[in-house]
Amino acid sequence: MYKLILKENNARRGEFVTVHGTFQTPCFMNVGTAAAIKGGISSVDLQGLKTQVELCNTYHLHVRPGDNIIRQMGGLHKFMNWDKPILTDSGGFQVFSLAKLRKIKEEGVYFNSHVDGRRIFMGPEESMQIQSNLGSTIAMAFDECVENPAEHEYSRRSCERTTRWLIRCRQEMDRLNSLPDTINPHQLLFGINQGCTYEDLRIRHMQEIAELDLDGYAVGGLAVGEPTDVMYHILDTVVPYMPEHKIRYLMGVGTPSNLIEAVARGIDLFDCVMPSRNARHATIFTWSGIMHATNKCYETDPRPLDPECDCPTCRNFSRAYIRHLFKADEQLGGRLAVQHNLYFYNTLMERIREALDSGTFHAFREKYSARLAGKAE
RNA sequence: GGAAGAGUUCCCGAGUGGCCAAAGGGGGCAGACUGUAAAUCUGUUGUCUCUGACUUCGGUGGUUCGAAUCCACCCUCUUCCA
Repeated sequence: MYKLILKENNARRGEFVTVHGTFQTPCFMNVGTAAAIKGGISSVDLQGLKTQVELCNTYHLHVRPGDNIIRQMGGLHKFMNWDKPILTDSGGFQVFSLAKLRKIKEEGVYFNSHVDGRRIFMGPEESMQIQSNLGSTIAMAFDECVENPAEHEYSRRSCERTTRWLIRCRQEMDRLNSLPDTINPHQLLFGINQGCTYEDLRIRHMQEIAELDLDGYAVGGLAVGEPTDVMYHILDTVVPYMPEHKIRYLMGVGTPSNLIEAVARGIDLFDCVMPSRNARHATIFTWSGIMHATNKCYETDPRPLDPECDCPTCRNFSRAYIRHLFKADEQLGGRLAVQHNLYFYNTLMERIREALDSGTFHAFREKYSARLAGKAE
């Protein structure tokens, strides 16, 4: 359940109460697609990184090890030893990202497994059943994430189908939650807004799904190739149609600057692979901007990655050492960098919340929105 | 002492007369990455007064309009025979 605490213009400070605990918003969820944060970060590590919510993926866990296995092991929380909230993505994004391996029909989507090529069918019911077996805190509706650019006509039909799928998702989830042996009978369901970059489709679709009184609402299908200002424009367009007293989730976004700008537009919840993926590729987010840890200028730099950071990595290791680890292909380099980037993102959200609490979010945005997108000193 | 083979741009290695500043790896340098088919991908990597010029393929000399490529001698290394 979402509780709106205060607003500064469109930006919202709130909290979300679940059976796995309460998390403060605005919040960035840390992505562990296959029940693990890539780069070698465990649930124990996350406790020192200010992680509030972990995100896992329905499709990936269905393919391997199999949601039945995870159910047998007592559910995802027990399986990966994480007792705080978990949001599972529905597999809808894989409809987009595995485009060459799938076929979309009214009943659902036929995939060829990216692991062994075997044919997999996933529709709204299957997605809900898998997420129920995983026992996540929050399940996402099974949607079609439309590519950009897409024809208006195709986007309209896709949106209509996504709405029909959402209704099926909700019916199936209600059924699953009422079964006697369900892992998490309080599993929540978020709906997903689509509509490509078309204002009329975005608004109409949002109005339709808002009527279903779901536990939360997400904006999907953004940051898939469109220019950033187009993404912001779509947010400006659709957010006014999102229910005021439901949590608002912008899926798959984004850069530190994107997060600040989206909070300013009324978004509460985020997830993105960027901090972890970029860290593994040696790109580091700092309070003065972005740096590449492998650059020659850090060869003998004794400073921590970010002098303003007190994460486990920055408390203990130098830029010179981390550059060396990357150069030497030591896995520790990626691990330390991921720890830092996740801590940075989680701290960024914390500071956004503090700014909202003290009524200084506007000033915070002015100070950091552009700076965090630039190159580090 | 004799025989055979080899020496290529930072490294490995392809190239046997012009389309070669020289394939392909590696390494170096730089960049990308947005609900993770990503510990991945891209660019670049002789010098310069840079749509051209110059220097480079163990050394020196030669053949040729033209040589990393052919010839002679020299140097170094590897293997085999004594």
